[in-house]
Amino acid sequence: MGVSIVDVAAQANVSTATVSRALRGLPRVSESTRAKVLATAQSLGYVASPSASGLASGRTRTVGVLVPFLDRWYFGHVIEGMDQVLRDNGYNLLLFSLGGYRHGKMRRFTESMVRKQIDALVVLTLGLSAEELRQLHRTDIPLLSVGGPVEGCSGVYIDDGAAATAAVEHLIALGHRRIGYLRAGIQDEKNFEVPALRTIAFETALAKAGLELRPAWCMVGDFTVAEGQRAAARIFDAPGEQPTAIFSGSDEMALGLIFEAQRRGIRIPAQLSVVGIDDHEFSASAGLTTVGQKPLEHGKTAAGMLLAELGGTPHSLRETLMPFELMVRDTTAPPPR
Amino acid sequence: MGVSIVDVAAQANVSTATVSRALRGLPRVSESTRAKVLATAQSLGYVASPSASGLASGRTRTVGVLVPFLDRWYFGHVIEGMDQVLRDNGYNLLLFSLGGYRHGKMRRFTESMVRKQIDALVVLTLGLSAEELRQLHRTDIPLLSVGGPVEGCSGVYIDDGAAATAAVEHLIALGHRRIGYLRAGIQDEKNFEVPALRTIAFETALAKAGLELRPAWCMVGDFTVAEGQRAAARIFDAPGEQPTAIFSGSDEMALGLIFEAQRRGIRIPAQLSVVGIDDHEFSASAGLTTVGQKPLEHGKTAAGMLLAELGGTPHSLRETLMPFELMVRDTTAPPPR
DNA sequence: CTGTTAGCGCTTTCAG
DNA sequence: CTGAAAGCGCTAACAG
Repeated sequence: MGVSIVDVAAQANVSTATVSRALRGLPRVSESTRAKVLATAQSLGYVASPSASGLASGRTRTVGVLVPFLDRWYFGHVIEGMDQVLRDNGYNLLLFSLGGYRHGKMRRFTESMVRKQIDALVVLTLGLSAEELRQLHRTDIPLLSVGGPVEGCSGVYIDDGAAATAAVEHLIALGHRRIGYLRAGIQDEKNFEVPALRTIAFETALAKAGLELRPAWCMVGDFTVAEGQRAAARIFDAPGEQPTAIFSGSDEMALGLIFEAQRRGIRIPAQLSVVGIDDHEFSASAGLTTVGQKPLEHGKTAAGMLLAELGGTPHSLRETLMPFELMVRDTTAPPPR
Repeated sequence: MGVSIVDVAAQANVSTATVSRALRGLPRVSESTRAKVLATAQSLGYVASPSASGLASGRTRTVGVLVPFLDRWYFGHVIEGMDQVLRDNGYNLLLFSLGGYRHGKMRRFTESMVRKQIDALVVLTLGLSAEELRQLHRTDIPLLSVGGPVEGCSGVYIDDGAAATAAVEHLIALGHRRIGYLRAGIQDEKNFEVPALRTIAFETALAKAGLELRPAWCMVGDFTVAEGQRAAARIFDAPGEQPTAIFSGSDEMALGLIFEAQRRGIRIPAQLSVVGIDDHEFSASAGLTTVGQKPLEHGKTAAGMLLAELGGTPHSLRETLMPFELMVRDTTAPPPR
């Protein structure tokens, strides 16, 4: 049933080695031979068996993507971007989803899941334990993080500190002095730095402006709308003075906050300003002021670096800071007098 | 560097054939031998090479998932569910993203992308052309659709007609007689039936209640928030009488509509009721009344059937209707008098 | 520029 | 229950 390389070779009156070279675009094949091989391969509908070439060459032309879960705006876009450039270059994308660290028990990611299956691994915005990192490094395939820094490997992401600073300074410039914070934290991943970076930036910006950081205005959520809503409720329910503005560590939480504010009749931005980070696909429609990033580009950039590295250009993997941009929309305004 | 099956065989004083059998749990291996093999494999950190076993057996233990794009709530959850059960059974998930048909030019999905790489293919909510279907069937690997029916292959999805009917009848039961419709359509995919099924159900339910279908209240969008918002704006801007309720073919569009209504000061549900389909993760927080479905379960179910089929139980792939449920929340109420 | 020849690491008859 | 041996389909030296 399957037409193999020998069929093509026979049909084209050349050796299998020549067919292999011709089809892979290697040098040392005359143009006429190459054309002939290409034509007969085409006419026979020949496609090389990935298993066979993988076994023979030791390369699988597949990159693995390790992701905590898929139902998150950022992840979907990064993967989409990676898949686009990977596939355009004849590479496959093998997905490893951990099924969520939110459930507390992160499925064990073992070196064996990866072994001999992929030529490179991308770790999506996710902290790995020291032990896991050690294992991964031991496989000695290129390793790259996307979405945040991971110690011991290069990464593609925005400067989270600077982005958070931009958000908070926008609020301060507007005249806000009572600023709250929805912190996007993830319990199980102590290692993962993005939340911490944003938090530090928030605190620094506040301190620089001589503003007070009130614990009652700072709540932690897990990046999701539902958690944003819950965290917002806790702030709104707190006795005493309310903040006039809230910075949310993710747009999804900011949206949850907005929903909760609406439910309570709190008017945004008249009574309360909100700024997020991400530019989630819902944000423009919701009119949410945010610091936007472009995960699709993160994915493309990461894939490009990986391809270069695998293509034989060493040291193609480098720390890469992607751009971000403050997008002022309708949820921020000067504080009420 | 790599420890291979011969190392294990040597170490355990058995043949490679026995190692292979023992490790794969095949019968005809004594328990003592199996234990010994398992132990030495473990101690050597042996993992079989997928390329080699794929080449030798003709099976890759990988299932492909063809998806139009990833940044959609439904897709992410389905994939997550599939990946969970697939991986628990030693299967891998290879992702093929078409990069979106919304851009008009769907990247050509050729049989060659699939060939010899996967043991089965899942097509996610996506219409394929007759030609593409023919090609896929020719590869003779099991084919399964998820999210909607695809002619010529079994599928896992909800009864879209019944779900839409439930939504509309809820509106009618509330007393609404002027009902609008945000149609979730996809231009490039004439073949894909889900939008049509929902539309027919909408029209039928209206007719059954003796209600008028006004073109000015029916707008088409592409499933996204942004489009929902645009479509809603078109309805709101239309001269003449406004609907008192709107049924949206997807929660994402319903949310867009809600954002637009808010922007214009239209009060929901006092002035306008809204009901969607999906139970998107944002819907509960937004208080959106909707007909919920559980894509994670769709994915698990699909993967289970595939595994059974690949495991040697023929005819495991069958048309499977998944449950849905009307979830009444805060966006529906009787029409204003 | 092209052909020969070994494998790559496993699975799978077929014997025993 | 276990072993020997023949490939699976391709790539990668090495010749020529």
